[in-house]
Amino acid sequence: MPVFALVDCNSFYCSCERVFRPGLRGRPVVVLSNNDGCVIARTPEAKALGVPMGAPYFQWKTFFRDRGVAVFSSNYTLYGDMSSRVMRVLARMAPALEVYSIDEAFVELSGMERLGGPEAYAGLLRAQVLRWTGIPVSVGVGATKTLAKAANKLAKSRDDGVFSLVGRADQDEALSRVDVADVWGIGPARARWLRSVGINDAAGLRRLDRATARKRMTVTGLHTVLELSGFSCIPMEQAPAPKKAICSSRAFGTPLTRKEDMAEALSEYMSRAAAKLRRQGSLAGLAMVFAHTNEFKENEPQYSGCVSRPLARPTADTRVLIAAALDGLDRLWRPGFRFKKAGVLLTAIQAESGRQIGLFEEDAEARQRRRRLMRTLDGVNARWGRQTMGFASSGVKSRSWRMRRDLKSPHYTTDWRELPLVD
DNA sequence: TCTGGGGTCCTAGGACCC
DNA sequence: TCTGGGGTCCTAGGACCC
Repeated sequence: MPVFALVDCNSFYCSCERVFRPGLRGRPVVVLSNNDGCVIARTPEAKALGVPMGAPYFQWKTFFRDRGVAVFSSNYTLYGDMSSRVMRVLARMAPALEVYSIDEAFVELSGMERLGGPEAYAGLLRAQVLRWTGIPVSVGVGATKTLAKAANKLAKSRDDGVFSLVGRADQDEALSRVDVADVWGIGPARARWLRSVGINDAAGLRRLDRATARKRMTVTGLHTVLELSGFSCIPMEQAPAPKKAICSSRAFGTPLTRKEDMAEALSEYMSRAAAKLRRQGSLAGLAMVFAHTNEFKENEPQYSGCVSRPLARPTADTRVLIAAALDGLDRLWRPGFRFKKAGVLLTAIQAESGRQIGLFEEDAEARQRRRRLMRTLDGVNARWGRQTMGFASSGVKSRSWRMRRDLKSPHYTTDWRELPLVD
């Protein structure tokens, strides 16, 4: 019998900020999205004040000030580094680890009987992560991934931060305390339908007739029902699968009206996407660019465009990809609009190794030179920071479209100049 | 002034093939 | 009443995840 645990960092982004600001313990903290747009992470204290997920900052600013809520711009460099520290602790302690997102991981806990059973071991994991990283986590244990997820929901409200559904007689009672909308795989649309037929919690969902589940919620919904019943349908993934699409997009700090600015923004987004593409050892066959105005402003003229450029041969060369993006921009651009957001998308992705060489391929030496140049670029930026070496088409200074991050904490763990100081 | 960003999977329907 | 019967590939859209 397999046993899965889901380890989930509590209010992860907020917890990262708290590690370096211990004075914020027990106080409400929120973290904002890019451009300080809306709330994307809240501590329980902030939730208790009634701050919803996605709350627009400009509407809540006064409330936060009056109630003493600590507010941070998102600092993904910090969160990414803290995440990898948490994952390293888990990898040391568990036989199999699947990093599921920046703040969650599945762990295989089969065969932990010697160590006092999965629940006791889950408690050990939790204590070790807290001691070595300062990040509090909750651990849910179950016979399937979906059950582990549900157990994790229940663990969140416990002081010891651990809950196991394995081998307990009152499993049905426990599952009846998990809202159906909180079940992994059940989004707003399915929750609405389930409630309309009188299913409101996880215990009810697992009693749903399987043919009906298949018909109304496709095979993925059927898997959810089976997993809740203890039949494992979703295995552990050992290595992360290479991405089939790579996207880089951003809302602008201020609306953008000049084509030169859009060209700079798209160049920079494409540089980032190309670096991601190379990091996973892939080539892209199709580049897309898109841009749109602010749909919230109903009295302004609206435009939304998307242009795709097939690449003559699959590539990961930033120069070629930027050229494709700028070429796409020529088709995409419409003067007289205030653009709010733009981005690039790379698709038709294939592995660089084992690639079919095309009939009109450049020679091996040219390919080598191309690869060496990109490797040097990536190497310099890995060593000295992401913005060290780039392309002139991305602009150099005073990029008016850059995003706003007025409340960002320092890069405590990834920049020598911003290390935390101890008095 | 001000409302995130980055993914995956499934299905239906159309184009095209023999 | 009835209009062949399979396939495959691609795309758009929807639903879901964090």
